[in-house]
Amino acid sequence: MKRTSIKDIAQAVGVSAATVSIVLTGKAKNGRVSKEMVEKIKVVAKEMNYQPNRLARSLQSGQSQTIGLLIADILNPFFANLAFHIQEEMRKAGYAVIIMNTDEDSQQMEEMIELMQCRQVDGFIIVPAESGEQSIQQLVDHYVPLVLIDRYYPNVQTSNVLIDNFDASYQATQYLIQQGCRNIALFIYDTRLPHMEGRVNGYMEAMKENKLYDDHFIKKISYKNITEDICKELQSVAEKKELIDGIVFGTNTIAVIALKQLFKLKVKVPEDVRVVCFDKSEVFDFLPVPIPYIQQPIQSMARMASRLLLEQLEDTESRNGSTYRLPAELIS
Amino acid sequence: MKRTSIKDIAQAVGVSAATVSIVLTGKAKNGRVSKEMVEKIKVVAKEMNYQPNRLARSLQSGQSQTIGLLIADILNPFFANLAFHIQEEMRKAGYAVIIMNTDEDSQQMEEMIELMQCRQVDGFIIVPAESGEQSIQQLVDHYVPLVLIDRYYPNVQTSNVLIDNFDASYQATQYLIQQGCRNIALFIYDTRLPHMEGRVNGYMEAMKENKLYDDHFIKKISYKNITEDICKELQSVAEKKELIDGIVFGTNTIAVIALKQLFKLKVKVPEDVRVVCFDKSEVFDFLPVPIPYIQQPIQSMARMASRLLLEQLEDTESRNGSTYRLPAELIS
DNA sequence: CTGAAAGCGCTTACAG
DNA sequence: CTGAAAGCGCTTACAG
Repeated sequence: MKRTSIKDIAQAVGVSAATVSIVLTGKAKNGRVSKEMVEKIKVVAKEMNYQPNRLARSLQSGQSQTIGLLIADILNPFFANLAFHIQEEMRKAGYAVIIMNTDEDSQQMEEMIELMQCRQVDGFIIVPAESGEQSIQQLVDHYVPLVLIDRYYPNVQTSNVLIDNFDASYQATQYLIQQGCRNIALFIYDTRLPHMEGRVNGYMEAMKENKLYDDHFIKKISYKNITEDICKELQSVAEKKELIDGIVFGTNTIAVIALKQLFKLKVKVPEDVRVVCFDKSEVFDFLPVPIPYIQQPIQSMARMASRLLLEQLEDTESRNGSTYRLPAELIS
Repeated sequence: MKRTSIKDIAQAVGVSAATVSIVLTGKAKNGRVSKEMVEKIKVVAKEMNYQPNRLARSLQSGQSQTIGLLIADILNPFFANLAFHIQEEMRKAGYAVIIMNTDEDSQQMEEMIELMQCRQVDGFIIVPAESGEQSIQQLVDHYVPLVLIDRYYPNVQTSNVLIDNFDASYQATQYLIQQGCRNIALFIYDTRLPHMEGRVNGYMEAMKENKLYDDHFIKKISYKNITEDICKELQSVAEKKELIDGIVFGTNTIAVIALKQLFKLKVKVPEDVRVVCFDKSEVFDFLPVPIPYIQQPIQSMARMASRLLLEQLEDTESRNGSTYRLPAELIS
């Protein structure tokens, strides 16, 4: 029942616990311990099926080899994928990942950060929720290794991994314009988070350049009432109350709900209205035409965030606070 | 930088660390510590922003308040959902969850179990991979709190949370028969895992009862070559080499890939072929008719598994080894 | 009512 | 080449 400890081995071999520890952690270089002893200890350790207690090691070393990952919405495939890849990257580097879901709630985010700190996580990768500046600023103030991903707070100096939201959205809008659309709406979350603002600005820039901009084209969707808000907006599109011939959907989730609704309302894509989405979705394969979309490089984002965190973890000097903007590509 | 420890508080207040510990863990009942002292310690702890080091507590208590969750395929929404709900349930009970993805590989499953044991997880919830009996048997032999979910090994005595696969599949097949189908295929993973066998048997039973059974109707799909295998089978359906008027798709993933392929091949559902799927998918909303499906009660499964694990965690006597089969409902 | 001591399992100087 | 000791931060008997 009880797991064998370093003491048990020490006793069995007839040496001190310290010697066992030195051997088993591979610190027995340059003849610190005789070859025969090293062999013997290793053999006995295997025989007794020794597995080190990482907790004890962590307490001693101050490193838990565990990081916390806070995701805003784990049921969104984009984030689920991100979590999956981060987990893989960190596992390769010897870290375990504790994932929690903040559900876009800064209050929960704060609680979860505290929870994870009690568990002595060595660092964080966080998809921050709106209005959570304070908790993140605290981490920064305490030099906690930290990378924000997908979003960031402009007033908090952190390392960030983002896509170029402005450019992505600009591309998406330009594409619709090139396809002949003139009345192009943007469906976007009603949030102050700057990654969404980047998407708004990219859209606006493209519209303005082409003298097509009008602010009533920007449809703010609330995260809480997402389905209702989208349906309401699309209803008026379907009823031609408002002339819309193109839509940029600002997120994955918005796009899928909207496409579903358009399908129900028998609004034809792209005949009646052209669209561009963020992120690929499985549902695209069930539409008669390919749906153009902005491809976020999920795996690169995960890899980059992991790399940045590992750098901070390994080199306590490297509090760079640099922002990486990965390009997102329009697939059409 | 350094976090404040119980010692720091003890020093600040002028008492021993033991007293602080007793107060902060709420063990200061029945006048063990004077009221004033309790107050003072609490105030100072708050002032110094004390957060207990759970690692140290865990080392002492032997309980990490962390469980390991091993999922077979985290990118499958069914499992992602399951993971999400388990996380929530366990969090409510004060446990953190470390999730890892075995990718249906028993070798990886074994490694990950070991990894998690080094981290002193208190128990496991596992979606076991094929041919992983040994590692699970070892956990059982060592009385490690453990619940298997979605699948189980008939020869290993564990607590299991399953759906009634036989009945689900029986219902699905009966439904197609009632709809007038006579040549009904089953698309199912080629695996010895008994939850899949349950689905095969339920199908067979329904077919045999109606004298429709023929073993060439059972289409084995390999997990590795899932897309190719499905396409091949559907190709022959489309070309009417084989007369098939109904298909039961044995899993979520198979269903979505197959529906996509049917759509491409312009095979009409349900005119050319009727189908029943396992689990709802977002893509159903893009088909002109509702798709009947077996609804697995994901949240109940998560809740039940968490409950069973918590029982084992709290009461070391309760190694019941009971199997819970939750009903799955046909939604049509 | 409170404190000193031992211990959870490990690692890291230090002494011999 | 090897061992004794101290300590990571906490908790739990035990003594007073």
